[in-house]
Amino acid sequence: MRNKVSLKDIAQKVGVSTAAVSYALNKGKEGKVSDEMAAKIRAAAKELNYQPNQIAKSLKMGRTNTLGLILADVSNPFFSSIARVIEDEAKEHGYTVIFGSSDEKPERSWDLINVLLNRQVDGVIIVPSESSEEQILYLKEQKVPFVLIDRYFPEIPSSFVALDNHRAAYEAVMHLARMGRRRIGMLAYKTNLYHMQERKRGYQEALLDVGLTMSKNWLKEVKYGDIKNGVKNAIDGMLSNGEPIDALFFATNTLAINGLKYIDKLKLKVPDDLAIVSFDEGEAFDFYYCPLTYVRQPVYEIGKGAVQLLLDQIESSNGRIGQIQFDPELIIRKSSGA
Amino acid sequence: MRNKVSLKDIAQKVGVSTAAVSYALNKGKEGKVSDEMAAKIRAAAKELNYQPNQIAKSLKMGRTNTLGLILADVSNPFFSSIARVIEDEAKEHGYTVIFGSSDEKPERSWDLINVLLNRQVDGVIIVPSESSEEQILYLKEQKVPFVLIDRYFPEIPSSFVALDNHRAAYEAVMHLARMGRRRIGMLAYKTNLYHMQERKRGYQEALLDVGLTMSKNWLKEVKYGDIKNGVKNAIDGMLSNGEPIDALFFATNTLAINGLKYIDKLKLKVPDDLAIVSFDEGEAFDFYYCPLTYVRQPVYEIGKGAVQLLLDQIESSNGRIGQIQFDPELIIRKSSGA
DNA sequence: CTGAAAGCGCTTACAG
DNA sequence: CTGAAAGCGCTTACAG
Repeated sequence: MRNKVSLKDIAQKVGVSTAAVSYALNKGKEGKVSDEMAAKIRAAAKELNYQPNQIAKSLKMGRTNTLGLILADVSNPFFSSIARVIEDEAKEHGYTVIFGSSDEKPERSWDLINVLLNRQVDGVIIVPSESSEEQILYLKEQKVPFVLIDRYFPEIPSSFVALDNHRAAYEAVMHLARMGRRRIGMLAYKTNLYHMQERKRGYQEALLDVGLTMSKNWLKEVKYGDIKNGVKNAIDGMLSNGEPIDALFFATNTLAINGLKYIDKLKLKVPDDLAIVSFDEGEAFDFYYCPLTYVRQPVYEIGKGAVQLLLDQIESSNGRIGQIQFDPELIIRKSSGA
Repeated sequence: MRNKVSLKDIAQKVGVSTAAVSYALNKGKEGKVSDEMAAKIRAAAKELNYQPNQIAKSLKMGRTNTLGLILADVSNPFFSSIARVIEDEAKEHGYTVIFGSSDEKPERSWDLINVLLNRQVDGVIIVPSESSEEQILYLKEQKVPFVLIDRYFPEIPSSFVALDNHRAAYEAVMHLARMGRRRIGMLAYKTNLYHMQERKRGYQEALLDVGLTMSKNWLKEVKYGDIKNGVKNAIDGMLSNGEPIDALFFATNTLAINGLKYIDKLKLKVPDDLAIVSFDEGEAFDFYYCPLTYVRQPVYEIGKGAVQLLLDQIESSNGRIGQIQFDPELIIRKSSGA
């Protein structure tokens, strides 16, 4: 099959040792072999179309120049955009990326971690799923370089790059209050993950600061596994009873898409009947009749930051922790009633 | 760092050779070691939390259980959906996937191919970019198992899984004609890639069969690198002159998104002023005021088929070529004037 | 400046 | 049933 030509073949052809060939072909070992011999070797290598076997190199060197990437789901546009940035940034530094989707399931992410470590990735970038704390602790214990993105566990010191989610939600809700809304709802995921807790906290704090008392059914949570139905029931709940919401903050891209579809079905008009603020942009919103106000996340900076933090750890190998938290940016358009 | 424990450690602990450990830990070598010794070894392996080094295994075995995946762009929803299917299907068979985006640039895809081959992937799935024929020929020459998806080169016999693009376009245009449209335009990419040629051919053939003579500026092509402007100019061209189009067929997801935005800006009403048929579904269309008629591609089947064809080649290693062509499905909704 | 040798962590004929 | 040995394709002290 392929890759028939190895160092040995070149060595034989030129009549030197494989060591000499290795020296001649690798940068930084100039002194080890005479210039003319090096030229001869390089010529032979080119002639034979020599391609180094990275697997052998990796085994010897103890590093693979490979990064692992564990996302919640590659097919989600938010994550695939980040994946693209990470890919480009990694390539820039001579790294390749192996990816996998956890589907928000801790078992799957355990699986992926094991696969990636067995493949000796030099480090890993993870969007951690709920209840994956032990996995993160394991990585620390094993001294595997890693950085968390989008979410992290505040009680576990580690590198991460994330948004200031509390502030994001706080500002979103404050903005709605400033627009005159008094019954502001929030639709979130049912999860203990910190980013979601922070978004909920930001929502509640904003209501408090603005002197609004939250009704029990203004804040609803839906399960990741049952989005469509969950969203429908949640919104029904927010609209029933004595205090139907007049504004709704979506904690997530996907929640917004599903929620808006249902709101349209109910024939509610945005922003007149219901003011809206969403999380993240997305092609999906481009055709919505009312331009959406949303919390912008700096996807490019997140991906780039994650790779840099990771390479830093890998190359310094001193376990240095780096944490990047971005400020949210509220993009104000018509849907919030401005 | 990590992975401190190797076969040797277990061998020492139990007091046997590494060979015995290898036999005990690998399936299918039952006879090689006594049951009680095997049990002892497995217990020790568990106790030491032994994780096999796949790199070493790969070097020895000549296979890595890794698949390479070259997409045009992971952040494009069509491709990221396929990536997800491929990931899942590969995992199902014990394979891991390394991916990269070519950005439709042959240099980038050459790069990726070299990186992937140096990493000894067992095979590769490629969305080939324009002018990448020599790359495909190289893969054949090197006997690297590969399968092309979405596009292929008809003059180069190879495995692929794709849509019957001619038929897809033909049916889309026929449908528009049947809806009474007489001046049907098509917006395509400017590329020699076969899938696009076929879509154009299908368009032209349908017009012919239905007795419509195509005006020069009904079929427009835009460059991948200049989509936004290109789309604008193309549509302007189709609408000017004596014979403005009354229907438009978009050859691609992305073209449709950009085109529809511009059409909205022009205040043209779909389908009254302009009937529309697009390619592929996508969240982006969910909020469009007029439900779109589109050509559906079986993303799941494409991804799954590609992996199966590839594993078939890898495992049989007889260079068997497999070609899968799916029939398009036209999903008819309001935008085509039905 | 040059090469012989050891070794990265595995697997697998081969001989007992 | 068991183990010593070779080897996958590299790199790098080490001795000349």
